[in-house]
Amino acid sequence: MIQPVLSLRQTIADDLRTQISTGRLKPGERLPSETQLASLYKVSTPTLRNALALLQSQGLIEKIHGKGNFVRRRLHRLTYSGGALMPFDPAVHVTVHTSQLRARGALSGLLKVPQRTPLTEFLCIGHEGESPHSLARIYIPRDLAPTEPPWCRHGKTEPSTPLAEIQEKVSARLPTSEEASTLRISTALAVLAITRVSTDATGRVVEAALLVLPGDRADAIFTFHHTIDEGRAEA
Amino acid sequence: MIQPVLSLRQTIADDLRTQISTGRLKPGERLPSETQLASLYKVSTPTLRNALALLQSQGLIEKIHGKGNFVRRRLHRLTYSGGALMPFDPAVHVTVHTSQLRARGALSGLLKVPQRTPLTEFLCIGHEGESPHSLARIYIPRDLAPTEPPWCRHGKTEPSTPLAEIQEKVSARLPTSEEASTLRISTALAVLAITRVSTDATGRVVEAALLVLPGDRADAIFTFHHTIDEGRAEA
DNA sequence: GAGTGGTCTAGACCACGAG
DNA sequence: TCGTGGTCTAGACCACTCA
Repeated sequence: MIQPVLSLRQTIADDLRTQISTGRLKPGERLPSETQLASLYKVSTPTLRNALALLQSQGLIEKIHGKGNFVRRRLHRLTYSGGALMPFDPAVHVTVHTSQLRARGALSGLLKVPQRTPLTEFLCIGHEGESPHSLARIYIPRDLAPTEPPWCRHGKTEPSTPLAEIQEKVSARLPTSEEASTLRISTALAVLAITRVSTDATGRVVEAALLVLPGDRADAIFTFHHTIDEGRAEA
Repeated sequence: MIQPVLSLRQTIADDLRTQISTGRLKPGERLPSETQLASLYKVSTPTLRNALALLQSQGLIEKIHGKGNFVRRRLHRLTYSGGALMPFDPAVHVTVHTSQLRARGALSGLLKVPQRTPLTEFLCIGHEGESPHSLARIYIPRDLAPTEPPWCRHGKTEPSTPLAEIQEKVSARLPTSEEASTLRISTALAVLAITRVSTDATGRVVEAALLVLPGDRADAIFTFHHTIDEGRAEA
């Protein structure tokens, strides 16, 4: 049509974005229906939905099927640091589901145990108010596992066995559709995936944790002090 | 139509994905045109394009306007560790652009210097063969800056001044359109963004580095040894 | 059942790349 | 100029939510 420089969906997304950031659309508020917005901007519904998809992938709105589109509430920004999430907010609560299973495929490689080794899984979901904001799957060899989740990544960490090494692999990817629905985010919103493997002094893996954090409200910080260096200077 | 369990675009994307992973479609190969694929799968072109967008966001194909869709070449997986990218591949070369500028906005906060402090910027782009695979912007206060890029994140790191602390903030996000075109990736493919701030013994920030790595071919690894612990156990 | 978002269609027209 | 992908339209029909 007449938008060589900026696509319609970009223009509409920009307009809605400023309406959100200036507060004309408030957090938690419902947007007009897609049909209404489409006629308001004089575009077809697919184009309007395309614009909303942009905002969704930036974490600005939340689409709920059958209900509407909502301005996403601005939650506290989470920081993963030193094996725990900060700030340790009292408003945050974590639900934990414990289950027993046996090592399979990649999991046995991660824990360095044979296939079918008995494991305990802790599935942890962190909530801030209504909104889920973090997801963790923690695997522990069953003979090491307490019945209580050991230190489910919120608050201080106090492992029962002396650890020799903790390795954390951080990667960026899009969430699986399962993760997206659990965290109530778009499948187009990048997540930070952290795989943490803890090893004791004997070289045995005592815990593997898979964390998934929404990229728009979490990051990870690692600090190295040079006075007690090492563990870095290899190539 | 008849896909209540799996959408058409998912089905098509899955089919093409297996064709790629089984090698029926080879790396670098051009896919049939979207019109051809649409009639092949008996769907409309928007639906087919939707399927391709899924593959693109997973880094499996590359869309080139006016030319076609191509199976993305599988490059070596990069690992960011200890301030450098590994493996240190001889096939990788880095182009560096040096420029002089003055601290502004977030940059002055990052380096803890006043606004308009003279800085040197090193813009580094790592290539493997034809394909760019990493992007870094390194900022150094000009009075500390050598004329040569100090240690441009490939290979060993040998800072000239004794460092006291290195802090690395890792986050996951979608690339800016500028980053996406530089790295030749989709704007829907998540990237790993690493902000590294190096401080010397006096507390002065001697370097700030902003790294952007495609999420499908890079991750970061951090290792902590417990024998020389500390720097972790705070909450 | 009324209203919402989710998926899909069958086209039209524009912009880019190569000969 | 021709073939490619990029954007957009104006609908249709399905799935979900809530009264």
